[in-house]
Amino acid sequence: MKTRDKILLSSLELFNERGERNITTNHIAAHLAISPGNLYYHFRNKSDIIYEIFQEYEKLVGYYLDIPEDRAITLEDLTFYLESVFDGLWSYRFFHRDLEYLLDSDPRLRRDYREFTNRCLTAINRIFGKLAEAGIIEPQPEELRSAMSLNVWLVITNWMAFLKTAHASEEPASLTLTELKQGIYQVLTLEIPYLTPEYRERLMVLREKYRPVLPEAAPA
Amino acid sequence: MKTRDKILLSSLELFNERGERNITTNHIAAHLAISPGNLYYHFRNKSDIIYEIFQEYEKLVGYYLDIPEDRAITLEDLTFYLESVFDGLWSYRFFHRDLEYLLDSDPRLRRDYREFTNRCLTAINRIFGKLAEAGIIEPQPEELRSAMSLNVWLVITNWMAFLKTAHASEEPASLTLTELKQGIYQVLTLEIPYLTPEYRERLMVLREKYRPVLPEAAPA
DNA sequence: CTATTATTAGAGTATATACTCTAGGCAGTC
DNA sequence: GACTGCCTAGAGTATATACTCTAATAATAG
Repeated sequence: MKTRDKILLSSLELFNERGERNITTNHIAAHLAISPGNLYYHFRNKSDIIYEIFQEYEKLVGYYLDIPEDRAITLEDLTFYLESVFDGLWSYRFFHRDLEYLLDSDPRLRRDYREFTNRCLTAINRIFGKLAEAGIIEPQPEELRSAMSLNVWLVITNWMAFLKTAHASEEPASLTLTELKQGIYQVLTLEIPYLTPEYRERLMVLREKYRPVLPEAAPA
Repeated sequence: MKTRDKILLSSLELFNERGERNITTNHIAAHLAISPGNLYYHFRNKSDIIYEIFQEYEKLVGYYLDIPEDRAITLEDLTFYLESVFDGLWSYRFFHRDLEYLLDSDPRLRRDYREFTNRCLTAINRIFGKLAEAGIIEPQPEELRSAMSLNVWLVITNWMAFLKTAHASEEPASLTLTELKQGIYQVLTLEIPYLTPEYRERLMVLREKYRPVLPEAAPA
């Protein structure tokens, strides 16, 4: 593997584990047992590394959220979308953690992230539209659908942070993918009241799979 | 005003404006035209300043979310709760921005914040309960109510961050209290499907007051 | 083989950051 | 006037951080 790619990979790994703020370029170099000079041969600065990682993230999510035009949506599709989005969130979880600082430090990133958000919101909106077409949820006026999409986005992007704060220990290992996926439970909760009678039961069963094990979402 | 209080006040102001990460203890001292030594006479370290600011925040929200036991809840109460919570969010907005880092740096804060979250979730849950008692929303099973409360919390605590990222410019001045309050629109969106026929219209009117002016919540 | 280019090491640097230390001022009190 | 307790100034420090510079080594092309 090329040094350049190793830098990106290690950076992502370290950022995810300990937070971008706690990882310096020297840490990354040390972790790879290369010199700082070498790292700076491949990247002009830390921002560039982050920007490129973001582009990977963007591409990944863009790939997941490619909604088919030609056919109706199924419950399996919905599951796939949700699972994929949370997988992506997990793989690049450092990003949302320090989002505001990162956007303040890099205008390119700010611009791209805004567009990314808009694309995601549009995708969620379209999913709602197709769910209605497929008779899974009742159709809703556009205004409500937009507001609902935004709420879905807010819940998804904040779920990770919530889990981290709800946890007693600060060890990153204590966060599991299973817990993360309970965010799906929360997203499906948003949709419950809009389900059609025909699909209500099936979706409730699906939702139940992601139900938190603990009595309360925030363990005592 | 005592130097100690001035330090807390200026810190909050600077943190809110430019982010905790970008403000050093030297900045705070310089802003107050006092010496670093003086600052460190009053506070052992930066964490202690932040911890005390958090305690103020906690107290403020605790005061807002004191749900009356003895009487039924009204729409005016609901408006008050929502307005207050978003006011609080605005006044201490630096806090959620760097939340994870702050919790990682200070075990006291982590512990207190967890309890704070739980108290807030409980309060939201009780508000839902009393809204049902008052005949404003339909009563729901406890399990659903908890999940809904958590979604409300996720939307509220993420609204600020969303606005910041949706904005094109990085000037903090570009964020207005009005925009912030549009978070209320989003929260009320969550409640729409549960409204009773008697109250539906009134709540829709209330919600309309907070409707974003722009066509899309994320301006293009 | 030689010239060129790509890659790497590693020491070094300017700046920042959180925090310390010492000395002293000021207000009250006997 | 001297003692005491609170407060303040300001220089200073150890460490970290992002990044640079030079020189050497590997890879490749002619």
